[in-house]
Amino acid sequence: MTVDAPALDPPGTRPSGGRRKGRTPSTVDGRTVPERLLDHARILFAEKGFEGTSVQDVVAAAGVTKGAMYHYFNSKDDLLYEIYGTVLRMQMERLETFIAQEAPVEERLRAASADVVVTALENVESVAVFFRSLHLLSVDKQAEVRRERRRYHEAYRGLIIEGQRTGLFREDISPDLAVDYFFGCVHHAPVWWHADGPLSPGEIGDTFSRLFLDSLTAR
Amino acid sequence: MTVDAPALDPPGTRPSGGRRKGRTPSTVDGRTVPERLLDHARILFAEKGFEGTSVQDVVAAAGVTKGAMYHYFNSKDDLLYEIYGTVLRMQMERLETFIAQEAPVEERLRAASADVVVTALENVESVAVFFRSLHLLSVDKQAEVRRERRRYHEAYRGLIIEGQRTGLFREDISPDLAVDYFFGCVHHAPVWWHADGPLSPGEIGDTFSRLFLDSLTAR
Amino acid sequence: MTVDAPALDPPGTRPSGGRRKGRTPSTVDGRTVPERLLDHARILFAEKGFEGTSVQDVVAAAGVTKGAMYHYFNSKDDLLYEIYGTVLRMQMERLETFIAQEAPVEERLRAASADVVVTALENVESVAVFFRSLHLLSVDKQAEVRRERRRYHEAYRGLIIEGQRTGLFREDISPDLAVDYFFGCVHHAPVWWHADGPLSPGEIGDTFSRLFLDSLTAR
Amino acid sequence: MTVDAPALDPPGTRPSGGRRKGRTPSTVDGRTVPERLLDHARILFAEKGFEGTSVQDVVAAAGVTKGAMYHYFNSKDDLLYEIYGTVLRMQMERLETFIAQEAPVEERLRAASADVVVTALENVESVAVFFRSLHLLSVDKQAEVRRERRRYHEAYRGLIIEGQRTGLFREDISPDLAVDYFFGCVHHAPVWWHADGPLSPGEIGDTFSRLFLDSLTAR
DNA sequence: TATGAATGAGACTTCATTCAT
DNA sequence: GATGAATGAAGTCTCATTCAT
Repeated sequence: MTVDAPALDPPGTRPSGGRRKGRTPSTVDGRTVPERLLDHARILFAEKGFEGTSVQDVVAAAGVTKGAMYHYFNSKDDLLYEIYGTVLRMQMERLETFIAQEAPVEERLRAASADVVVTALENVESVAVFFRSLHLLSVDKQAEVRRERRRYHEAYRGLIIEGQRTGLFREDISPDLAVDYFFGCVHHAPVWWHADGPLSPGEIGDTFSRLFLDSLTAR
Repeated sequence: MTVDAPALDPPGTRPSGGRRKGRTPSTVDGRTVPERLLDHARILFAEKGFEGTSVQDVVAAAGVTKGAMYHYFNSKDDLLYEIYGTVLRMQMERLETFIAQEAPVEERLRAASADVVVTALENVESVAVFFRSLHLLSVDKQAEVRRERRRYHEAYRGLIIEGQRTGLFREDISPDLAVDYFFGCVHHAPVWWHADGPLSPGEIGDTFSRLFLDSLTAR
Repeated sequence: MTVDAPALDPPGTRPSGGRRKGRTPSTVDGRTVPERLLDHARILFAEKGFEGTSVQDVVAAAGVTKGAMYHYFNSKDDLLYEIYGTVLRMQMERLETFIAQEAPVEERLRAASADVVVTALENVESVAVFFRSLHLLSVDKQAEVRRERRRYHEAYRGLIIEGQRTGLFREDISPDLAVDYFFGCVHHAPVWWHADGPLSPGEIGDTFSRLFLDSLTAR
Repeated sequence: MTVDAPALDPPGTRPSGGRRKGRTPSTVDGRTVPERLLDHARILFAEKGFEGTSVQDVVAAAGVTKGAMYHYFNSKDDLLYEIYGTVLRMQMERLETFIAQEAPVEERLRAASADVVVTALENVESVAVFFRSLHLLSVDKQAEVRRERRRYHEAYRGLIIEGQRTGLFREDISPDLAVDYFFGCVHHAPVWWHADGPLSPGEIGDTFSRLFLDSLTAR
């Protein structure tokens, strides 16, 4: 990954379809060097912040050298970028599954909304890092990440529009604003939620999606 | 603030009930040196992030020297801490006003909710910096800030509990979780909102408070 | 000198006409920190090359810390740039003195030519560094240095043109090419000359200027 | 060149009188891997400097991998060393041809002098790299290169001495110094000359050799 | 009050080279 | 013959903070 990838693709994790030449990549417990680097980077960034974590911290945690890291990633930025990408891709895929289901739009929106809360909390580190540190990325990478997020926003908005067209949801609310309203509680959750607290991701997902759906169907 | 203040009090802005010896603090346009420092720090922190802004950047923008800054503030941290304090105090004061009003709890909560959206957007820089950079403060200062925010949370929660007790609001929702639900959209707004976009703070405040109240009174 | 100076002016050596505030700059044998840095940088760059000399080498030789160096210079580049500037300014001043003298053009050109050889050899380190390392400067600084050198070239060329106009020098040679011909031997001298060799700068200056003048007045 | 060659001999270009086992070296357009590496190294070193060019840059330009480069060359230094060798050998051969001609010494010196200017400009990249980067070579290789250059210097000097002995050239000039005088303009030409400028190598060679010969025959 | 010189630790990154395959 | 993963040392620069004046 010496060249900036256009897509959000974690290096070293691709199927690598083909001949393997040169020294065999080292693995620990079946995890490759770039995988281990991303794992530890995610944890450390969430713990101490992106700026508070040095490259040295990351490579020490992953048990490799700095040189190895720069063999797989162009920069410290790149680690952040890949972490974002992983979450973004996963959430997009899940959303598309919910959208495509056979069910009333109300039910599909409720399920998708609960699910995004759950996955945000199950990846609470990545999401926390995301909103704290996006502004530290290079301009190019910020733009790429925003583009991905925009696509997600629009897919989700489609459900709301569908609900309004079919008369299920109120129409006095801009669909865009409704999306921003709901994703506020999703993206802000990492600020107050703790894994060892009393509430499970599932419970929170239920509550938040219910509150949101009830406000859309009010009146 | 050479001496650690117990409360979040901006130095140089106090009624100045004390030592007034030696030279009068220099002012420009009636603004004192610490005021100018905080102003420019807030703008720069929002623009380039707390870590991306050097002390040199701040003092250059404010037209003073580093020595002057360290005369009024103990550290770069202190600037951030004071910026938080200003917003927190203001929002707390406004919330208390709404709580104390003579009106049905539904109306007081709706007004307070719309208002906090408006003031968050009118101080969009401070709020953005807040959630991006809180983790960069020293542990002590983080604790102090969280304490303040907790007091705010509890005051706001009081309105919800009052509404539930009087039968106005549904009771199947934990008041704490309801607060976190609503403040998600408030605190996340700086991520997507722009001052030169189509929606005014007032419009957004109306929409968000309506959606929230409708979900509380649903069923 | 936090801001790139438009002119080639060694920082910390300016008359500094005015109030002196803050800590007094430290000096050793009456030499300020930036002066010492430039002195040792020049010697080290000539000895080990610009790339072969680390910033650490320079500050250690000058007896200061890296931080101090970056207080006075923006970059390692800047050191090189200032070294060039010192030589360029000195040579330009000397050339202008020779041009302004009351004497036949033949005599003024001979004297100026001998002198530039002598000063090049007396500053053999700076000149050697100049031609080895100019390409390592930032594009902007390269352009500035070239501009200065161009001015020097044109001033010197003026003497040749004057000699051609008055019939003293042959006219079948382009003045520009004659300048490049002569400055070849000047700028190349640092490659082969050694201070402890048999020939003094003065002897070499005499020989080279004589050869050059004889070829201009030939036929 | 896995074994240190005593002479400056480009590897992979030898008549290949030896081991021809295993796979045939891959060629592109009839050029072997080491030839392609040297070609691109020369161009890149001239463009961005020896230090500014990484081994990765060179192998990427040549379309091979780092491993392949280290199969043919011991080090990055080696690339530079071979580039020098090519030019030095060629110029020595040409000089010997001119020396051996049947013609008056004045004519042979003029022809040799014009020719060395032309070949220096036709190999402007190599010559520029030579004088910029010689000091970056290992001490051993520097000594070897200097030895080669010394042989060239002495051969050329022989022509001047011959001219002085036969009474054609003035005798008040040290032959060594005369050589250094003339090779100044030769070696410095890459600093100011551009292939797309108004003057051809031939025109410059004529002018420079004429000026030099005229100064030797003056009086 | 205010200056700005000086510190010193640490950050990110580059790169020639080695080596198992 | 050739690959490319991995190393490890060094390099340039930034920056919050201190302190003599």
